[in-house]
Amino acid sequence: MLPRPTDAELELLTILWSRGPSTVRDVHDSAAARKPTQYTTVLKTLQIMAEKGLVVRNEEQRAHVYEAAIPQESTQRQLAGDLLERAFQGSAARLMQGALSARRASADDVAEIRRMLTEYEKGKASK
Amino acid sequence: MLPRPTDAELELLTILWSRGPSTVRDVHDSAAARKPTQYTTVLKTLQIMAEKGLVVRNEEQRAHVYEAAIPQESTQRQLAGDLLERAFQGSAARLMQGALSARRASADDVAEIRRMLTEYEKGKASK
DNA sequence: TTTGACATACGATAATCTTCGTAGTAATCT
DNA sequence: AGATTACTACGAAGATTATCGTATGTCAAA
Repeated sequence: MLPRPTDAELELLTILWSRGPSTVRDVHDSAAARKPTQYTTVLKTLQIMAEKGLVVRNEEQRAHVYEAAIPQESTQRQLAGDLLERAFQGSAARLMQGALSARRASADDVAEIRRMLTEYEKGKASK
Repeated sequence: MLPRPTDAELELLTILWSRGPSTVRDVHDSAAARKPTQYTTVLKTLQIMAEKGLVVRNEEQRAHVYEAAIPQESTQRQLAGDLLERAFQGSAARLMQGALSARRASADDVAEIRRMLTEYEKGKASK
């Protein structure tokens, strides 16, 4: 199993998921827009992530192309499951409660959660 | 604001929340039941947590008594909110989806989540 | 009063995380 | 060609985590 990504790693993974395969330059540009960061910091982090297997590196071009090794949904499942166990003793209801109290959800958001629950009960929750 | 507790810290906080104010010996006994750990490791961790403000220490007795500095719900809100932003871009529905796909929920669990959502919409979601 | 059980304090280590500078190399421009 | 630009590789420093051993103090029982 892949290790749980660290904060910095998750930041870069998010960029890779939204951008698709990207060069270090691409990733850096996106990352720097959110938070001042040196190019080599992003480079080094991506190299470490490649060692861990979190990303896959294509070296065909001079500017290597990095890609997330696993889909966003898988990592989200891992992280949500991990927090669920460690902080909520497995209670999804409590997790939901924590999330909603941390960040106000609109009526639409709540409606979407309800839809999701219905889908889940149908056994077609995987999506 | 208090720092996000680390994995080891959260483990001890969970024990403190369930036990209430406890001595290092108490916490260690509980912790060791889950995972082999030296007494001094628990002691040191609690001391560091006291420095950070995560726990409060009462030194009246020879065996100091530690207590979680903030209620479990607050920390859960912090952790859920943090993950929500970092891994789910604020989408509570996605977080719910991730949690449910990571750990199968029973029909009762889902019903409880629904109840929780209803309470939330009433604006009485705090507790 | 000496010994043993039990406490805290503290230093130290190894691992990991995060960040960045420097070096070296390849491509491109003048 | 020579200078400039753009990459990767790598080392290293500083912070944080997690863990444990040792030193030291206190208290009660033998």
